[in-house]
Amino acid sequence: MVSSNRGDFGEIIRQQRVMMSLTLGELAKKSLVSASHLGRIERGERFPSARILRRLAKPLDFEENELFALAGYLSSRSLSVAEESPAYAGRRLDPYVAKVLSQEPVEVQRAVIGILSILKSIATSMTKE
Amino acid sequence: MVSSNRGDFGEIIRQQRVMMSLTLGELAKKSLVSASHLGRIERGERFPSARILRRLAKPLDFEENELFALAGYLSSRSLSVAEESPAYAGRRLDPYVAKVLSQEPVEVQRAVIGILSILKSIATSMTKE
DNA sequence: TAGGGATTTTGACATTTGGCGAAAAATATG
DNA sequence: CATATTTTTCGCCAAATGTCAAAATCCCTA
Repeated sequence: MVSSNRGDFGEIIRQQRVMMSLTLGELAKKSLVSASHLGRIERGERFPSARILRRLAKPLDFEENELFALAGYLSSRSLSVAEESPAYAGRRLDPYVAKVLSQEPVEVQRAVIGILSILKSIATSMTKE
Repeated sequence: MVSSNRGDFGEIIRQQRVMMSLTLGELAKKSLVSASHLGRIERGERFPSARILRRLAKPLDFEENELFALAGYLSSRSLSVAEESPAYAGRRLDPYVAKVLSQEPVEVQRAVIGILSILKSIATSMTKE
């Protein structure tokens, strides 16, 4: 899992921006990166240079090296979050997912799991018919 | 782009290469970066992208982080990788939640985060009224 | 449903990056 | 010295980045 897919990276950025309830324009202002460029990055048409990446870290509440690792610029070995997520049953928890969830109170985290189980049962019953 | 560090950076690279007694050609081979490009980087005519920088780290016996910091891509604060505390905004990821989620494929994990952000925006709009 | 502001996307363009091959400069070797 | 051989620098080109302005979309409310 050296370099995550570049398309995925844009998705992560967009999700994080939405999570912080920022518009492209607002993020542009905070990060000093043009909104149009940000938009292209989010939908995977452009890939941010290290310079741009660094400007994005703070407004999006990422550690710099975290963001660099997500972008595939740094090997995730140098990322603290990666170590922190243990591998259960052969699978592993995505570092970004871990980060986002851990920002929520535990009740919310549990609720998310509840919703997931509901969705799974819905999906199961749908494929049966 | 007259960042005085940039010229210095090339010097550092050159010094390190000489230190390892490598020619441009040899370093090019080891790093998979063309010798001409390396030459320009060393004398400050070009500035290496993160991709190139990463290829240079190992042959020149630098830590990736270190090299990125030298290039000004990472603030030197990020160099101290001693931060093994996850502690995102003072919160932790519930172990049970981590366990359940990590049993799902990453796409599903990401989707869960997406749903969470939707719910948060719903909650926000509800409290507004 | 039309108008108007905010937000996002697209088009056009300048700048930078990086590779290839040849010229130039060093460095050996006879 | 003369000349191979290696090493560095230069010229040129293709691809990627990033910005500004205009166009398209979305979201309201009258």
